[in-house]
Amino acid sequence: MDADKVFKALGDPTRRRLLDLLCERNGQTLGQLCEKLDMARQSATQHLDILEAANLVSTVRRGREKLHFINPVPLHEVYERWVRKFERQRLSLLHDLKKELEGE
Amino acid sequence: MDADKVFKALGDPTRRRLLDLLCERNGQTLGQLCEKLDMARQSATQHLDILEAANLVSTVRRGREKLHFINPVPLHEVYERWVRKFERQRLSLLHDLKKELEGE
DNA sequence: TTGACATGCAGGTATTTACCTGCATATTTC
DNA sequence: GAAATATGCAGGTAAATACCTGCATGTCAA
Repeated sequence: MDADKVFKALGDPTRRRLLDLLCERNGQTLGQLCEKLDMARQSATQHLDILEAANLVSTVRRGREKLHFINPVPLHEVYERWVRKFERQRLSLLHDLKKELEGE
Repeated sequence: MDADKVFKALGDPTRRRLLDLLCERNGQTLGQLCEKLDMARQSATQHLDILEAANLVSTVRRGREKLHFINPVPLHEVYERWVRKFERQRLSLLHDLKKELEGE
């Protein structure tokens, strides 16, 4: 996993929206996704390219259409590497913070 | 939680490094963190400001020093909102993708 | 095979971002 | 109180980003 690509891909509201749209209905075409985005088709394409480069979306060509599918694997890896690590220490980290805010 | 600030904060390798450093030892000063970063102190400050604006880091002033603490709450919320959602459907999403890649 | 439709590709621009340098302020120590 | 230390603040720049318009290509259907 390229953590940087994944996080940068997630760091834009349009791209998070696209993932949500695909979560509602997987396998949508570029045109279908564009209808819901309020920007030029070419701009949406660029966002989808970034999601694809981060491996968060995979595409399949069907005739003149391009179907888009979520790939949940990178998000799972983000969870394993980033969230669980802090989750394990969550209470002790909060404890550190609280103690210091209380002034020792 | 401001998802946009959190994801944008995480979308930079230096800032992820800072979180890892604080995970190793919570409550470090700006100077201590800078020693490990290979960039000007002022640049590191900007990164820490972004982490603080995203509420991923909280700071406490102690004399002329500034101590930095991880706040694990936003990461937990990211997990709840973003990772679990896709995790719940993980197998079925992978199924969609696999079927389409196989050509039907 | 021609017209409609879905997508690809090539720039162009304004904004944001990630760095820097230089100087100012606040705190501790001698 | 003067020097050393820790951090704050104010620009300045080069690169990345998120949009756009215009045109080209590929596919389906009448």
